[in-house]
Amino acid sequence: MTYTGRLTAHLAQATRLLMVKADGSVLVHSDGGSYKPLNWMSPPATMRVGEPEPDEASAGVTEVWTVQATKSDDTLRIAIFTLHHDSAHELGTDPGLVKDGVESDLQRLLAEQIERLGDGHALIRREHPTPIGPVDILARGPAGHVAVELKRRGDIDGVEQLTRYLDLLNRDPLLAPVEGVFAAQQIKPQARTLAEDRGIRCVVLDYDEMRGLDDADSRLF
Amino acid sequence: MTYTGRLTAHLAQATRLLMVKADGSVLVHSDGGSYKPLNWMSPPATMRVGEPEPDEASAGVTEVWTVQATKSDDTLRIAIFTLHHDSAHELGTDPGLVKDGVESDLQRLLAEQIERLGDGHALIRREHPTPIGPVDILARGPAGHVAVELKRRGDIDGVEQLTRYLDLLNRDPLLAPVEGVFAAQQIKPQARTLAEDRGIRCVVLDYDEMRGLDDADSRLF
DNA sequence: GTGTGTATGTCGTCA
DNA sequence: TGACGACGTACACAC
Repeated sequence: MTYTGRLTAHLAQATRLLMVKADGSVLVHSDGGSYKPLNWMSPPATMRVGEPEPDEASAGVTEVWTVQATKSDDTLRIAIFTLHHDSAHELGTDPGLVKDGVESDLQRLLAEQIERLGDGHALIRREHPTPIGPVDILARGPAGHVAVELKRRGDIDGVEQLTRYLDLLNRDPLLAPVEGVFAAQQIKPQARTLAEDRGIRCVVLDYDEMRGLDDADSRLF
Repeated sequence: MTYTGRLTAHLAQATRLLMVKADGSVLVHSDGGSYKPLNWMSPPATMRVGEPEPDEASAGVTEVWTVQATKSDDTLRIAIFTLHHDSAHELGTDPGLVKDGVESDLQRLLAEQIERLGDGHALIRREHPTPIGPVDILARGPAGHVAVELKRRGDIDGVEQLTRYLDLLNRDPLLAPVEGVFAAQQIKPQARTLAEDRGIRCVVLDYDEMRGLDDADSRLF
């Protein structure tokens, strides 16, 4: 099996599970690893079943699947030796997945519980727009404004992002001085070091606790 | 179907493809989307098939799969209504995937063809270590040292990364002045603007051409 | 459509 | 084992 596209990848002969979806995408799974296939073709694509080359046929290949991406020239070529099992099913359209507990939930909760940043904080707005993107939360603090960058996992990238926002916001005489707060469920040591080096405060958030408070609040009304 | 773990996700009743791997991982696929399942459990995990609750049974549920992660308390619960098809196969161990054309290949090629940075460049080392991570390529240029950050796709993150390295390297009197070069197969306009604003040179690399040269070189020996 | 930020990211590597 | 960066990242959303 060979994939040619953004890179080139080869896969030796073995027993595998092949999945062909309605949109032409093809997945090649082994009996381990996580949900990621060993090799695949993203939709939209078209699959063609053809004859093997003579040398392949003599090596035991019975058929060859050629999967061609519609938009790019990415190609996946699968040589079939033995078909252990084959089964086709019509699944129909799928209702979507409903998620809960992603960054937007965290943002909503922190906006409601803005005092987690410290005493004397008041929410100004979520998703405060700037030319380089929205600041997650803008608040008024005891000594000026506060810009909050929110992440589930606080990584060095988030600190860089917040730094860019702060540079910009502090040029606005109506807002300056603006303090930075890096809030996340978990903050990596390197990110914390960088943040504190730049005078950015780090706040670790407990999602379960915040959600608990939120539920309690809801019950009051 | 419900997943409880880092987040909570619910999936309505529909016809789907369920895959259970040898390591206990479970994938729930619809007949579209890319290779990512709608919902899944990562290995290691254990699956248990049990009876539905009475209210579920009266709604038509025939069995309930409970998938429990071994290391965390992530849980995936799948209510089965109808089994359209069931098939089990032993796949055995899998030979690995062989890739070609990833960043390490690009790095090796650029190290060999360091003159692509311009005349008068000489390689010092790849993966030059610094306290904040390795510099992809360090070279001697016509006017001091040159630090190269290498990406397949040149994004703003890469420029930030290189900037951090340059700040650090230029504090070393043995190395300063260090010029920055941002080399990638493709450089996003925003990344280019930021880089040039910071005096970082941008170099676009043609992988196919570089590989061609490499093959030609190999053939000489 | 392109750019930007998130992800139950996943996956390798290296301390 | 945990941090860190790459990924054929994929994916949603704003402009």
